[in-house]
Amino acid sequence: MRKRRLSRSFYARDTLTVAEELIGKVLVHASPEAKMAGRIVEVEAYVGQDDPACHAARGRTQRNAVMFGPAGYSYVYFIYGMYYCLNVVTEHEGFAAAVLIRAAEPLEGESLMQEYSPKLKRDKLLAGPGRLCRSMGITREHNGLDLLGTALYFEDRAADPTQVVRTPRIGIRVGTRRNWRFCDPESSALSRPIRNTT
DNA sequence: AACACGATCTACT
DNA sequence: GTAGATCGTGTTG
Repeated sequence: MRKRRLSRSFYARDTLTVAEELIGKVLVHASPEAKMAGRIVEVEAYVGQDDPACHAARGRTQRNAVMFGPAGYSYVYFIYGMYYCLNVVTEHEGFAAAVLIRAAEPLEGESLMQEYSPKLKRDKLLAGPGRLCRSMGITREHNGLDLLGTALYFEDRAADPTQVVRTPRIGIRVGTRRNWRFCDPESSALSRPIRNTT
């Protein structure tokens, strides 16, 4: 199977396009422990300061600074006192936008994922942004990494085209009218079902 | 210095 | 279905 790392130009585009095309791509974390990889099945777009649900909606802060930088970098934030969430920065420098990686299917390094999340079955290991980071060992140390580097990156392992459906975003109280959540409807590893996305 | 809350998840009823 | 965990961050005083 051919493996092609996603380039800077992939990320430096309209955020909704990047989000849709990330479905079916592969997230790789080459940690000192083991190489871990998962096929992405669910993402959400957060687009600029006019998107009320975007962390950058109220301007630049220390936390969201990387979102204002160039495309192709990781934005990892800490939430609810115990979880991390992984985003990829899109668009161009000065425009704050990113795609939240919400769920994936384990492809490599599943035994280490199981160690990080002992209570989860295979389908749930990467099903949710907090679980995904915990199971793949992604923490605040991974904030601001160049996705063209060696530790954290994305690949196209083009097999078959993936179908994509759109729904409202999850877990936010504003901006829910926009269908900016993108899912592979055939996946059994989604964070929530596609219908009834309360 | 103090405070309110969040792009979540788990356990329990 | 819902409450509780748990703390960094941004805002307010």
